[in-house]
Amino acid sequence: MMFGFNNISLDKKSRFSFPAKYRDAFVNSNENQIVITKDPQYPALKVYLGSEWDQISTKLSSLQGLDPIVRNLQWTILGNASVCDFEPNGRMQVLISADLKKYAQIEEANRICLIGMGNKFEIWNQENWEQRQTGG
Amino acid sequence: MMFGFNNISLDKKSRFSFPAKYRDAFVNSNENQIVITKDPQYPALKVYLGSEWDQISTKLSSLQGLDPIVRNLQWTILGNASVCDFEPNGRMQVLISADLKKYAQIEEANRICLIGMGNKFEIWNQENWEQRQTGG
DNA sequence: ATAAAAAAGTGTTATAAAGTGCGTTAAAAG
DNA sequence: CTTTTAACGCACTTTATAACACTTTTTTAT
Repeated sequence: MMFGFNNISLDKKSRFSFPAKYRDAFVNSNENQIVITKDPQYPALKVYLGSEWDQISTKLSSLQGLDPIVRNLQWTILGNASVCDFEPNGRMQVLISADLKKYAQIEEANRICLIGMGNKFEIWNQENWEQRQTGG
Repeated sequence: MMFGFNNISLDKKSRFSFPAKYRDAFVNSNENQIVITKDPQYPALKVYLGSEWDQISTKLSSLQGLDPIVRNLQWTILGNASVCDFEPNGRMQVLISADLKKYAQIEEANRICLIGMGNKFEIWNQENWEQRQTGG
């Protein structure tokens, strides 16, 4: 399980590294892929481990796409998912695509907030995160 | 499984290439055909792998054509399907016919949105896609 | 019906942009 | 002080796209 707040930097190519404190968790769960996608509720991103993503995406794909609400969720979550190869024993670096940056309003920023939520992470623009925390 | 948003260009002859990140998925599933057809609900196109298409089209063909709703679906989906040869190890290029372009309102545009939805893709005109995403 | 012209489709190459890998420096932790 | 981690910079590789040349099909005119 991975918890906690981290303020980390993006490099010029929009990559970031997961903090080293999460290494053991990644190694133990034997992950070699990370999936980043849009949060359907907020201007933020969700980061799933590959195995979690397989479950979520399978479930969501199987829902009836004729229902417009379902179709919208599929578009948002599946249609924006970016699958990244990931080396738990290496630098644990991943790239955030231009589209996802835009959605999370971190286009300009070279810093992001990475929030460990147990079995997934969230990525926020710093101001947005602070506003949420102060109930703003 | 193939996910994610891609803004890609059509060349002057209305061809596009699938992004290289999907190559492994195509090679592994051993596909050498792609089928493009109309989305029955929206002004968009659906792109199926050959093997998926075989299943879908078989199922749809077998439905009772006396029901007008079914008949309409058959016309839309089967009657507009464009089967393209496809080389997963090559350029992964396919052509979009004039009819399908018209249906998806991408006649003028030289850019399209290609949305990976797991086992299929959708193709959208950029403005239409953005409107859908923002609930417009 | 035939030849010429136009359009549609296919394949190749060149180049700029995007993405990747890795070494170095700076900062933080033990 | 030593070790670990995070950030940065640079070189290299891959990818996307536009431009071009060629072939096939369709249309037009005689």
